[in-house]
Amino acid sequence: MTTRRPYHHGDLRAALLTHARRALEEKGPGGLSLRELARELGVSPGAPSRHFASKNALLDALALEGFEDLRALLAAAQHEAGASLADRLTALSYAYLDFAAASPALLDLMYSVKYDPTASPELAAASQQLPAFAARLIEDGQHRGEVREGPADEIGLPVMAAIHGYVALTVAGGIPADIVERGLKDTVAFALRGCAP
Amino acid sequence: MTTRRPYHHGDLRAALLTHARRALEEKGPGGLSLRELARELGVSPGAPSRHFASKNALLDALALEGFEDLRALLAAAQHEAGASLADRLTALSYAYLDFAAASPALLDLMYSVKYDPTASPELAAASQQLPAFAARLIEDGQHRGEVREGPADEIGLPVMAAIHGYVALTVAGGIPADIVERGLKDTVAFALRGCAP
DNA sequence: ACCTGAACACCGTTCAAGT
DNA sequence: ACCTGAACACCGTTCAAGT
Repeated sequence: MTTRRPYHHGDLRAALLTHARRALEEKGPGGLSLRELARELGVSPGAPSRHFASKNALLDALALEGFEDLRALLAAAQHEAGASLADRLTALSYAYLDFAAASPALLDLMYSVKYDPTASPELAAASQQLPAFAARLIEDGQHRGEVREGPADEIGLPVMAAIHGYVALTVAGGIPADIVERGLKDTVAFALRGCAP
Repeated sequence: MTTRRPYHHGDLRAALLTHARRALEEKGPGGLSLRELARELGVSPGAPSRHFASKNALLDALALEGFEDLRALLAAAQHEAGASLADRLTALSYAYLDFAAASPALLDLMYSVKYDPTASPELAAASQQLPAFAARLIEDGQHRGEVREGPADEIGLPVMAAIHGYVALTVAGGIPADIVERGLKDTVAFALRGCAP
């Protein structure tokens, strides 16, 4: 009457993603091991390959998940916030920094150079979502008279670059820990100044 | 009368760094292999460990080299350029983008999350050089009356964040290739606007 | 001081075979 | 359809021994 592991895991794919995300944050993409994941899930070393063709494919899937989470987070911040551009940009920035603080390795992975030419086109598309998001933000600001005239993408791109750049620098240790929040506020204020009519 | 490899390589450390840098750009940090480097240099598998305690230590040394190269490049751009803030910021931005285009994987490595707690303090210091650089740029601009009053680091940090962020997005494929230069110009113009008195 | 060469404990990936 | 289990060709790292 031994309770044996069922032959089928149930949802190995989802379990792999969950465990991989934790491993990524703890040990980085280099330290993440498919065999170790398989061991944790009580499954044979070759089992993951049925769901992800390679370690790189698993990392790509993680990055894609990250982009989806980030998009949801940024969208939520937009709706919660007050209607003014300042409020919305502030909410967006904090949401972005929170995401980065919670999942630094994932953010790093999302915006890292891809060496695998097999990388999915969905991932490439997802990594270009930030500029589009910024353009919509700016358009709204223009309708409200808070942003100067001009192409929305031309104004939005630098805004997003500033926020992304600041968060990226923070995650990489380029900003001393004690001035992180101060710097974010400065960056948002600077961006608002650049948008002003 | 066989010409044998000399027992000592001569300058294995430097040779490892050179070959590692090429391998990094071709295959990424995960694809870089110490054993393969040793093979290329006609040296035994254990030889690299005399010069770099681990693969991570070699990557850290590469990143440090990258920061030195970047600093030299940015400094040179400052001196070559005309004296106006617009010229200097433009020159700096192009120099930064050129560096990123020539060594995308290296830039990625320089600003990637470090998982090794053994990471050198020099590397940590080097990754914080950008804000200091920006502050000096802004101070000069203030003396010339091209930049509004205020703490130079408070103004300089967002400027550097915008340029770094734009370059980082470009390297990661977040900016469509055909609008890369246009976007850089927009970002510089936006930054100048944020600095204006 | 610097490197060899063998050993150790791992990897990712593949694939016939099992359920 | 999904997984096993063994095999293959690699890794990084360590360390006695050689020069």
